[in-house]
Amino acid sequence: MPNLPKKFNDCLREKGLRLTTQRAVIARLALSRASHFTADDLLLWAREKDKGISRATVYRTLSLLTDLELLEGLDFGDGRLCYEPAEGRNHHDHLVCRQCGSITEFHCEAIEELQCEVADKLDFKVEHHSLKIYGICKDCSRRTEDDERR
Amino acid sequence: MPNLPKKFNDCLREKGLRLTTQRAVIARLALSRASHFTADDLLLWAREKDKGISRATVYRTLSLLTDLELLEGLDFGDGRLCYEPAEGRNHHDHLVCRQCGSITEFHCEAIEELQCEVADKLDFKVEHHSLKIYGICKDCSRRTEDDERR
DNA sequence: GTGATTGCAAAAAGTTTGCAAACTC
DNA sequence: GAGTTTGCAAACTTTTTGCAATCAC
Repeated sequence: MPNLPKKFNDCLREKGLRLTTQRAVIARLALSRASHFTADDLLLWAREKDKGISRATVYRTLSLLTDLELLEGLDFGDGRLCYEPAEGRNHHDHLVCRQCGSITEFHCEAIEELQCEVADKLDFKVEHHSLKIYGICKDCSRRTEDDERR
Repeated sequence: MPNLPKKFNDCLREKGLRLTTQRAVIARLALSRASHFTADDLLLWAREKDKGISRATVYRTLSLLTDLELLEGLDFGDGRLCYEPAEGRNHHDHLVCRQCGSITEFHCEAIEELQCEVADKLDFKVEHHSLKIYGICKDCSRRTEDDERR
């Protein structure tokens, strides 16, 4: 089990907040994920470690971690928020498959640069951005071709 | 008051659907907007024309218009969907001001092309995409500078 | 007249909040 | 001990749905 990032501890102390066992469990799980997850996922994982953890505490901790910029919120438009660790990862965008719901990350430096250029031209100060490409993923289109061949 | 697009009428007939007064009121209002709006905005406008229109009918008509691709749904991540007319407009992306909430449209052909290239490389069939740049708009940063000058 | 559509109210689904009890520092 | 945090349940927000009454064709 990875340690809690020093920053989490520091931020808590700095703001006079307390490191409770629930916060530790939830933060450790959330910050060690390799990819995005929902509040509900996190609640289930947390309850494996500690039966009593409540949904409210998960939501409160998620919002704390997002405020500290240790997590990033992602909205894939399915009516609930996803989260992923923000530290130690490069920015990336997402391909969302409309058929199987899978989400693939990608990164394109040229797109990032163009975005900044465009925003600059409009005197808009960029803080962050979100690019999602919706369509059909490799596996699903292969599956569809197979079906049609029959 | 603009006429209903012929396509709306045709699609209704084709699918055996009926042109009710409520649908006409709602569709006319929705399709004549220059920019994005919420279901609740539309309900208020519709009720100015016809007191009795229900929220459910607004939602049902929005979903009908979206299916017919006369409206496009936009998710700015504030927990509710926005819509804007999809016909007769070019695709565009959005700058979202974190301070005043204003939304500015822009279009960059080079970014569009790069998106297709990236997706192609990953064997992903693009259907549509959504690019949102979050930050501070021209007016808000000017306002902040003025405040600091005092 | 027949079957689509409406309005209403209730249901969903995800998230937030008030409060008393429990816990951290 | 003081003050934060928790769990619970209820509240909230946006959107969807079941159903009987109504309306378009």
